[in-house]
Amino acid sequence: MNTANFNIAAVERDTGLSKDVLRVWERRYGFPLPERDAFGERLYSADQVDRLRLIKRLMDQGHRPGKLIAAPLDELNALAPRRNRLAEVLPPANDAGELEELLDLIRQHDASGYTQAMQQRIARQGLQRFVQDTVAPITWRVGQAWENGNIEVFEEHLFTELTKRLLRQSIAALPGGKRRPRIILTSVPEEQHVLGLLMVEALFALEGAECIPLGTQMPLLEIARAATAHQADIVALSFSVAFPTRPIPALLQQLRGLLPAGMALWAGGAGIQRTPAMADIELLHTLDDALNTLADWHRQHP
Amino acid sequence: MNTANFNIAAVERDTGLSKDVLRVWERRYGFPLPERDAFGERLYSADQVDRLRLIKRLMDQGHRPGKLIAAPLDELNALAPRRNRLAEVLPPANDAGELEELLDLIRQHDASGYTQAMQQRIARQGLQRFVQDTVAPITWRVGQAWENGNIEVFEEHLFTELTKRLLRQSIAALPGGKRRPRIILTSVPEEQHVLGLLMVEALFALEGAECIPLGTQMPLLEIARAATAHQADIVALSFSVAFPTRPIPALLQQLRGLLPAGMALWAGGAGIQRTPAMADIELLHTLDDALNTLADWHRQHP
DNA sequence: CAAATTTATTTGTCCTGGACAAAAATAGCA
DNA sequence: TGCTATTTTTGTCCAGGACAAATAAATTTG
Repeated sequence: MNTANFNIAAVERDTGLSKDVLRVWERRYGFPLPERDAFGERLYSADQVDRLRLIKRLMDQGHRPGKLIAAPLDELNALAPRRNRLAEVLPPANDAGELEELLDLIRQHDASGYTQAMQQRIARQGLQRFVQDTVAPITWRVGQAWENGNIEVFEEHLFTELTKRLLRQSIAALPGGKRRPRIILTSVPEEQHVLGLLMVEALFALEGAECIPLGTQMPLLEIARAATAHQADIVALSFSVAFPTRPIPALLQQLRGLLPAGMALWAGGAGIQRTPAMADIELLHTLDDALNTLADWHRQHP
Repeated sequence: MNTANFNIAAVERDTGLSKDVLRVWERRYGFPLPERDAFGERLYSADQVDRLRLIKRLMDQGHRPGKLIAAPLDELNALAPRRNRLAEVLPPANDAGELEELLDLIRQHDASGYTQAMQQRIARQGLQRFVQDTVAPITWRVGQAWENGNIEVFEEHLFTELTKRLLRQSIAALPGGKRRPRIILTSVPEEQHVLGLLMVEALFALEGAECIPLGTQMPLLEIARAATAHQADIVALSFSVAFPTRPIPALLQQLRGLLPAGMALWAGGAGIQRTPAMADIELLHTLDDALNTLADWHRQHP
């Protein structure tokens, strides 16, 4: 009784592993070995998809597929999250207990309770510290919970949606109008995470920048066009951890080539941690980096 | 001269045309015929990418690739939009002039001007009429402009992002807390448009419903889990015009099977215009439909 | 002549199996 | 120990064939 059968495109959608990868793994490692339908096309079971998702999650933590696929059930051991580079960079905040309480509200599906508690924190901390000391660490915690498999997908969706609202609301309350520098904020196609963009937008707007938010998933040519049309000083992109590391350098250099020479290109987010430095491209590894780089810009453009 | 060369993965990313499609078009139609790099791999020019995106847009309007690729420059003629069914369903609003002025602000890339003008309209019209008489028709106009090719992609992104902010801001100002009915608002995987969801959320919240926004792209199993965890009365999904018509009925029935019998399933958005009626599934073709169906629910649950 | 059905064409996706560069791990050497 | 060269691993690309689903065209039927 297997009602849940996935074709290769569905598996690509659900796991983020490309069709090419799925086929080459089958050829090399003998896993996954899907059934075939009447036309010889692959049909993956729900179990296989689950296992692939687990493997993908562990790979994102730095493990390598060859080893993972061999391991039969001691993957449960591997589940103990490998010492994460980010964990060293961003130690848990001081008020870990309070953050955990906020997360518990999400786990209890108490949307209004969470929103109220967060609004109190905005009032107490002010927007800048709220972003740096509350939103950033709590987002990091949600990511950890995701890696450890102890948060439901829909809980993570609820967290993201509510937090986005809080940030947008706060940003809307800031003064707008023509200011400097003018910064285009967006992400490349395939990158749909927007929380990081909202965090830097809040910080940049507080520092007097004029932010032009274009949402996520902009084709590179369109980013260049938008930058020219808006006479932007800076184009800032965000890459989440989920974004594949490999294509990022080529992507940035391609966009660099499309932008006018004088226009700055900044890239940030957890996805660029392992991206090498490149000429005329600023990598913002932390929110502090972002603020410092903006301060530098102001120094150089009096 | 032009250093902007795209490999096949970049073109897939930027145009939404899969690698398979790009290769098979080249084989069949002789377009695009990219250069090759030193290793024999395809390198597309920016011109080709632009043309491919134009072709994609015309295809989304119902044209077929075989014809489009043949046409050399009279595609400009094809740009004249094919008679659209929706155009007959939704006539332009009365105050077409004012809406056009708002759109012009977007075309002039005047983000703060647009936001201010829209905020004035909220104050003047109230939220319900703002949603029905401003946001809905202006969104429809943007869709038209998109089909006619007289709005830039990044302008459409700016419009969407700013309008989302306005709606979320207004929703946040409404009273929250436990109310009835409790409605889960989300969309299925592959469906990433959120404006429609925000519009109904605003209308439903005004009518006293408790809306639980889960963002877009929820796997069906997760929607069911969320609905149970939140003890929702209603699950409401949104389908945009861009969503492929064919899989919708199966999708809805699959989800219907996953939800408890007593829980209502509503589907709305421009994407369901041609979806046939099904047992125990409400199709909300217009915003008025949505309000009426909610009123019915209240009548049946005193 | 219109509506329904059948046939033909178009089009996207999947297939196999080979190749190779970039990244990572390991070995070799200063 | 620290740096460089070699080997292994891994993802992506290629060619060209096949076929079902979608669409258009032709045919039959009412």
